[in-house]
Amino acid sequence: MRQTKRDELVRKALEIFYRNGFHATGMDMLVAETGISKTSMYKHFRTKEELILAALRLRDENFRNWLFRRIDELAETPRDKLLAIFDALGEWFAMREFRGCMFIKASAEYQEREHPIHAQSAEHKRLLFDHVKRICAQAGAPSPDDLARQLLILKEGAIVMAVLGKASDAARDARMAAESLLAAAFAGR
Amino acid sequence: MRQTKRDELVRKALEIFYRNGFHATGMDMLVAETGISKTSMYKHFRTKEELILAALRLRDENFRNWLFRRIDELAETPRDKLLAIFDALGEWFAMREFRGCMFIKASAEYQEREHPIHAQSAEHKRLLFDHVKRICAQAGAPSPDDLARQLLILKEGAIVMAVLGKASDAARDARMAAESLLAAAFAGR
DNA sequence: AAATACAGATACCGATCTGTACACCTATAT
DNA sequence: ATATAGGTGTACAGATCGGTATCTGTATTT
Repeated sequence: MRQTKRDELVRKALEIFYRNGFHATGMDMLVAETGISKTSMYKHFRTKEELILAALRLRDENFRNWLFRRIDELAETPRDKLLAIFDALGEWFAMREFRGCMFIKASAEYQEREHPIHAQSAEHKRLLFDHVKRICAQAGAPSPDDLARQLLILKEGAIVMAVLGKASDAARDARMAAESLLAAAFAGR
Repeated sequence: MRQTKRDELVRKALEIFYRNGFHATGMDMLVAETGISKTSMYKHFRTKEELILAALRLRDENFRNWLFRRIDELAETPRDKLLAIFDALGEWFAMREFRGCMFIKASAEYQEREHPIHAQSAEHKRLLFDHVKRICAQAGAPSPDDLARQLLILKEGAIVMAVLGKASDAARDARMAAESLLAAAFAGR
């Protein structure tokens, strides 16, 4: 397989960047931890930035697939799926390797909105929004747009508080808040 | 005044770290942008980390003072103050120099919970929580603890979405969500 | 006027940063 | 058998990293 080595590199780079940060991770550390030679790395990616972008693309795929598969497993109706978002988050927060949202961290290290890494992080959030909005619409929300944006705010806030507060609280609190938001959005239905 | 030079250093370092990130900002850049010699810097702070911690302490003071003064100006009753949090955030998001939450970014670059910079960022959130919880109690919330945690989640989420989405939406959406949370918390009063 | 203390400038330390050059290995395809 | 492609290892370039040493100037104290 021609893509195998490259995929392995991206997979491992993703894990190391996630654990260790972007600026704090040098190419030499990637060499040491992946066993892949620097020559090969620079054959696949012309710069460190391109490697980071590839890692973020993989992360975006993995995370969205996982989250939406998980909420489909956890809930039947669209409305329950919206709440299940926060049950899934709770499972994530409890994982040993949980370190917060990779895209929040990426945008924190690459702050200019025009920077490709920042832009790709914003795109990840947009894709999440699109999917959640679709579920809101399926649930019959009067304003799927508004509800989805509010739920996403809860999701991002829960992640931040899981990192900087108690992770177990964050998911439970966000779920309680989400229940209130749904109750308000569907008031009188 | 003996503290003047040191204070000026911390003030300017804060601004540069906020704009440019922590790892991405070298001491040489601080020398170039502040006009203060490296010798002086290392006379006041033994390491870069100590300088960062001093900058974060200043930021913590400034931000909390600003936020709580602003919501006192914007609202009269405790319950209205809770909503005014998000009006104040909206003003912040609209500022030209807005770049997200410095403590979220700090914890993104220094991920270990035991790291002093991470710990200090967590402490900032705890201090915010204490104050918001007090207002919740003054407002007569049945569970000030839960409500405060939910509102803080909204606050952090709004900041993230202000950075990675549309800043104007984020404050408005979070305020709408906060209204729903308050309605639920004070249901039947 | 002499002594002390502090700030600035500059050059430097060893380490590390991203990225490149070059020689060599090995499997497959022709 | 030999060309080709993808891989390794190593050494290195040039810049920058955090931090220090040294020297000069200057203000205050005695």
